[in-house]
Amino acid sequence: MRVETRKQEIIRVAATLFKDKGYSAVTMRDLAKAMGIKAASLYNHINSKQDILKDIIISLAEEFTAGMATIMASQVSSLDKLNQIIALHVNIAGRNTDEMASLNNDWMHLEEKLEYYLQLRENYEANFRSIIKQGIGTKEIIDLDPDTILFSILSTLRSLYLWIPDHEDYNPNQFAAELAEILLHGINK
Amino acid sequence: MRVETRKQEIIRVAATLFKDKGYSAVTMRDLAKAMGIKAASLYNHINSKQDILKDIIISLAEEFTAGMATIMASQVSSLDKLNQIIALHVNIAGRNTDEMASLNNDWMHLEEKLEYYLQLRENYEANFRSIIKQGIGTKEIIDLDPDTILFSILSTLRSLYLWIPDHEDYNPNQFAAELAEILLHGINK
DNA sequence: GTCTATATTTTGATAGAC
DNA sequence: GTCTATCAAAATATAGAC
Repeated sequence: MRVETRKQEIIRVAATLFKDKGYSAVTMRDLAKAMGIKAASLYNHINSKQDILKDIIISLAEEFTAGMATIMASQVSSLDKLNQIIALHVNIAGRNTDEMASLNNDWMHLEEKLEYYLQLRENYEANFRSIIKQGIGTKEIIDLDPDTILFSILSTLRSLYLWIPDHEDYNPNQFAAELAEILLHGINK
Repeated sequence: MRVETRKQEIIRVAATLFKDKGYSAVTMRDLAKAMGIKAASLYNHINSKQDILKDIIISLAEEFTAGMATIMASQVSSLDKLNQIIALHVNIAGRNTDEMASLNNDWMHLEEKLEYYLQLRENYEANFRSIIKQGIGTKEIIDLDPDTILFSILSTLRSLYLWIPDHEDYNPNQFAAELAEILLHGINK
């Protein structure tokens, strides 16, 4: 069975603090206090504050990249691909609400891994955009600016980490379906 | 004609820095360098770093509150009220792209004015939610969870400050109309 | 209105004992 | 694995000269 190492515990607790105040406003002493130890003791498990941020963000970004690769390879309609993307975000955000805050709000504080992160994000958005364009081509999607459509959907998906913790009783599959209904078919009756 | 005071200039420049790195990661020395003066000189115009953040956020939050009050008072359908809300966000975000970043990402660093800000936000969302519920009641809006609908639309509107600077050639009215099409009527053809 | 100089706190991180 | 003690740098802010 999976046992959480001390390092993993530190990263998990750090993510909860980063979510509330952001990376820059959380001190190593804050993190130590939340762990019930002294700040110096943290360094027996992690190399630096920066390394914690890197672990949180890069692992999540790579999970999104892997999920998108699977979706791109699937032989389904553009609309079904968008449904899969929505489910991907609901799934990952549901399992990593705290970490998603860092991915969304603190990526600019990455140092060595900043370029790599930006590459992953650019690639992800390019794939997303190509699906929308294909959908417009096949007349599955209305012929509006693909960037505006991408922006609108992605903005909502990126905010999922804020919605999910306030609705612990939600069913991920049902929620993803409801969200797809709103995002793809609109709210006007 | 309107002349910008030194204090207003400092707040404006601070907002551009806050947008890129967040309130906590911007130092008074960063701000001074961007202004072309020494950090100590800033204090001849402003009381504290915190006061700058307060000025940025509270004035914006009050502008949204005032806009919502006008919309609530108008005698139009729920769908038209939603259209007005979308236009309100496009309008304010278009004129305050940098400041919107602080409103969205740094409100938790407010000190004395935090409670007041939270009140304004809670009130704004309550009004927004009541419009959605009314629209569901009059069958203008599909009968899905009002909170999910609110979350979806508001997430996109809150991200407008990121979209607008990359599309300087956009026409606010046309963009608001296109956004309303996507948000209210969906993208599925 | 801006400067130099400085006070005071806080920060990330290391050394070495236990 | 955690502690105490400590360092060096960086932070917000003030005092007083010009």
